[in-house]
Amino acid sequence: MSIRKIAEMTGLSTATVSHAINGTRAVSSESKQKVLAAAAAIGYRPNIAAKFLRNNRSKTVALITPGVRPGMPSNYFYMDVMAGVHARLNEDEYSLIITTYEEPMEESRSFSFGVLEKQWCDGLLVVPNASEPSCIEQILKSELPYVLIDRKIDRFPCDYVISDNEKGSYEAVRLMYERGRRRIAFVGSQLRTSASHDRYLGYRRCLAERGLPEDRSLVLLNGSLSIEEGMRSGALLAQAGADAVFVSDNILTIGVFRYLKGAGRRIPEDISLIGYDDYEWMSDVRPGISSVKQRPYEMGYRAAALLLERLGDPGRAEGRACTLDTVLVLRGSH
Amino acid sequence: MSIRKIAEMTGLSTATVSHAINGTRAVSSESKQKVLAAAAAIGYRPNIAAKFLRNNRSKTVALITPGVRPGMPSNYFYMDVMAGVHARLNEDEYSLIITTYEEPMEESRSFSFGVLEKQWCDGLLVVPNASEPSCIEQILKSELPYVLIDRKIDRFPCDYVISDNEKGSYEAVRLMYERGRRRIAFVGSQLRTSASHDRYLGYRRCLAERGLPEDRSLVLLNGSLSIEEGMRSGALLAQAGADAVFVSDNILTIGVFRYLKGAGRRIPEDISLIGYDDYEWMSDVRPGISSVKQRPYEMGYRAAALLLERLGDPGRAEGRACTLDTVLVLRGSH
DNA sequence: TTGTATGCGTTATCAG
DNA sequence: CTGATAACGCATACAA
Repeated sequence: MSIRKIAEMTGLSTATVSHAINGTRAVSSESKQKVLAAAAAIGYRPNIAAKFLRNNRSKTVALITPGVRPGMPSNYFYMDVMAGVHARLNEDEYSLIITTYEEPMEESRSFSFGVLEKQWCDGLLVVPNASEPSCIEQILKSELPYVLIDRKIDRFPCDYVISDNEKGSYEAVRLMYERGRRRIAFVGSQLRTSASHDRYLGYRRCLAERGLPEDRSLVLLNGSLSIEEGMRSGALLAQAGADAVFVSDNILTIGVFRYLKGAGRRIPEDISLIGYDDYEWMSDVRPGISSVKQRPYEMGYRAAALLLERLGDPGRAEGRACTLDTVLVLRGSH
Repeated sequence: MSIRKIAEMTGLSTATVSHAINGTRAVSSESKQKVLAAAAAIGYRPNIAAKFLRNNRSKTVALITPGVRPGMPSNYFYMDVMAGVHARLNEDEYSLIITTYEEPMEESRSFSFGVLEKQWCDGLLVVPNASEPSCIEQILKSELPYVLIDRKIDRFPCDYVISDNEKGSYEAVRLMYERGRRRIAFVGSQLRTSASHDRYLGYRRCLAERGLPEDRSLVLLNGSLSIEEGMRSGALLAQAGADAVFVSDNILTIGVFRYLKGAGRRIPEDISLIGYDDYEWMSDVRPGISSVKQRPYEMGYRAAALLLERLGDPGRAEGRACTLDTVLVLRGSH
């Protein structure tokens, strides 16, 4: 099942066999025929480990993202990202290794990626866990080319692909302002990633531009992203007299919506709502939930493309960014 | 950055260094100290490709599933499966390679898995595409140990982990029967996988046991799984005078629900509905959608466990099955 | 157009 | 307790 076996069968040398298979130097068509026939006969498949050992390239890329937690409403955003990554890698016949980490990180466990330690891959696609500095250290230590996804890290320049969260958030808040809302609440996660940070910035920019005061009681930054937390936030902001709420996370959106409905608030008459991320079911609740739609598939696809470019041209400079526009999807809740 | 480098640094042989690192034979504590120190100093990481070449084990497993299609409501079921797989593999420090295929298969493209051709992995976890026989051929040809997930294939005995779809389906239909429904429709996909087949069987068994006639106009088997198809099915079964509908797919469930609501049918008064798979949003529509809940995370976890067992004991016989119970989640629609 | 020989990093065998 | 060395499968520099 090796190149040597084929060499024996055909009476050629391993060099000729190798070249015949890879088309890497001229081989008489006669020899080529023989080699291909023999290869087919024994079902030859190149051993990628040997190739890797020899060339230092595995044609494999790792994707590192926050994971799904059992029993929790999963964050399917990264599934769509993965689909995009996979699609792009496929075009160049790269394999995809997946590693996920728990978020928030368990205290007890240091941030370690088996994949990195094993030196499998040619490059890395990473949704960085910004609350854990060692994440970045690990990545840098691996000395592999990498592209960040969904979250950038300002401290150093590198390739990344993110959504224009600031703008998406701004537009959502502006829309509610234009509909006459003046006590607009913000529900989000703690500002540990550029994504959540930028969404908060967009909210604040809109308030500032319109001359609205910042009311701390209308800003709710949750430590964990769960439906329960979302419901709690819904209760708090209702109490604080909000007449609109922008929720910058999809799971919290469910919670806030559920609370408001359960408490008998009319949406959008009593309080208007815009959420984050776009799912089909948002059309099926009453009212439909307007939301800021990201394009996760594109995000993954573009990130993979960027990484492949870099793998093809190692000398290329870092720091190329790609910021994807969001789309405000209007249903009935705003 | 290799074992040899460490050997030079410490003045020991590569053999000793290797054993010191892996604890595979006795090494004086003094030597061990030196080796570990040197390793840390240069940031040594074992080269897995070399290991693989030597041992024929990569500690890597591939998961092959239907993929997410861009712009389509994704099937997130397999995301949860993947989470379970990942969790179990992690426990044994295995890496996970992901490959997806399009379903339904493009005609033009033969069923090929780069992963298999490259001989990356020690074993395979596969959601088989039953409509494409070459899928199985490919798997067999790879001669790797494998475990099927979500769908079994009766033709040959092998390890698999599936849901008890027949029973889940049966219970759903029975519930609607007990609520007095007599014209119960079935909406599903074409019977190309054991999963969809078994769901249909459960439906038929219930009808048969209760002495209900089988009405062909109440059975809708869709070629593609989309919301539009689901809506079309909804229209057809309403026309056919169904007073209940069991939908055996999560995406079709959205479509059927959307149609019925749009057409002004009261659920469950005019027509009752039970869907498949369980998502949070099913609680937020009105009425909440009752559904047959599978346990995808468990499914992945168990499948990975089975595979690891087999990798640890190659002589072990095939044919161990694991069938997971479903749970009927009652909301308001039944 | 073809062949020979070397080395990639690791482990295991054998011999000290 | 330690060391020398072969072998895993492949690609390539060099030689013919």
